[in-house]
Amino acid sequence: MSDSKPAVQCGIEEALSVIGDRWSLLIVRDVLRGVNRFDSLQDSLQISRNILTQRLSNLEEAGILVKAPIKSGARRMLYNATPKCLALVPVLVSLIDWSTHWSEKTNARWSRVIDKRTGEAVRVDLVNKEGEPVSLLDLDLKY
Amino acid sequence: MSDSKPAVQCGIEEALSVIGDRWSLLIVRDVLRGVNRFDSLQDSLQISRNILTQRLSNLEEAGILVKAPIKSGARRMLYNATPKCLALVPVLVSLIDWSTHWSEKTNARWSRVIDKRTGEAVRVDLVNKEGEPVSLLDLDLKY
DNA sequence: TAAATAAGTTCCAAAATGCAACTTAATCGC
DNA sequence: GCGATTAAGTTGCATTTTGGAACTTATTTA
Repeated sequence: MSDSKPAVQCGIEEALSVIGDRWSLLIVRDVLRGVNRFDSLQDSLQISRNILTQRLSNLEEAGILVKAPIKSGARRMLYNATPKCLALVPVLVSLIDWSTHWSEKTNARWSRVIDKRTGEAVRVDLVNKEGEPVSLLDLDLKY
Repeated sequence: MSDSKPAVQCGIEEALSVIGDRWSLLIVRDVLRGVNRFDSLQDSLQISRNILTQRLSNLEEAGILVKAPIKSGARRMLYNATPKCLALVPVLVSLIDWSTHWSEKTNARWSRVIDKRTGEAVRVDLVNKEGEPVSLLDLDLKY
């Protein structure tokens, strides 16, 4: 009996093995903004239908989305975000932050994640156990 | 003259168009932990050499890595992180955080990003403009 | 100065992705 | 209630991307 895959070595690899393809995070983004039907996802993303089928079923299997009929017994489906999906928001926000600061294509009309209570954009901060900000220059990657 | 690619609609797409494949973020992780030679990257990642060549040149072109000979005129190369690369740390940390909380495979030996001054693991926080924490439940994705 | 090494490149095989047409059942309009 | 439309896929094939192993070329090292 030989291992089919080498053991995952770190959380980055582990996460990427689930959402590290060209489509999954975009599907997550769309579902979180309420695009939660097969055809509307296809329209929004311009993804090919068979790949969308595959990705949705991967995300469901990973516990990131749940599929349910619009009402019991119906054929129309809704894909909804689980808490595990919502927990990906910091990943999305850190990607948005990075593009905002470092892409020459940055556009003010781009989607942002906002605090409903204030309407203000939310960002991501690196902090220590106590919640105090940590500078990028003080970091080290331990393996 | 027709557009070769549809315009990018959001920072998430923009970021993923640069680092959204199965290898780029792992290369970034490795370079940040000091794995910065062609052969050591190949050993560490078990990536095929031609793909590694491609990815490194994409990352260089994107301003994420810089390639330089070990000493001037030499053939041995070093791939080094730019500030734009270092700015990806919050993305890496948010992925690590997500795996830590939501993967059943979580392993304490997995790599972490630590604060050099204290040796403590660093995490990512969602905050508003004032740096105050914002709950996942108060968020909205605006498009 | 011969042997080993680093950094690729090349060629081919395999896998993933994309496209368009087709299927099937549910739902809508009348 | 019934025919037309729609939603959610599936299927088959073409294209693109990835992977693997051997080869190249210049550079170090012994």
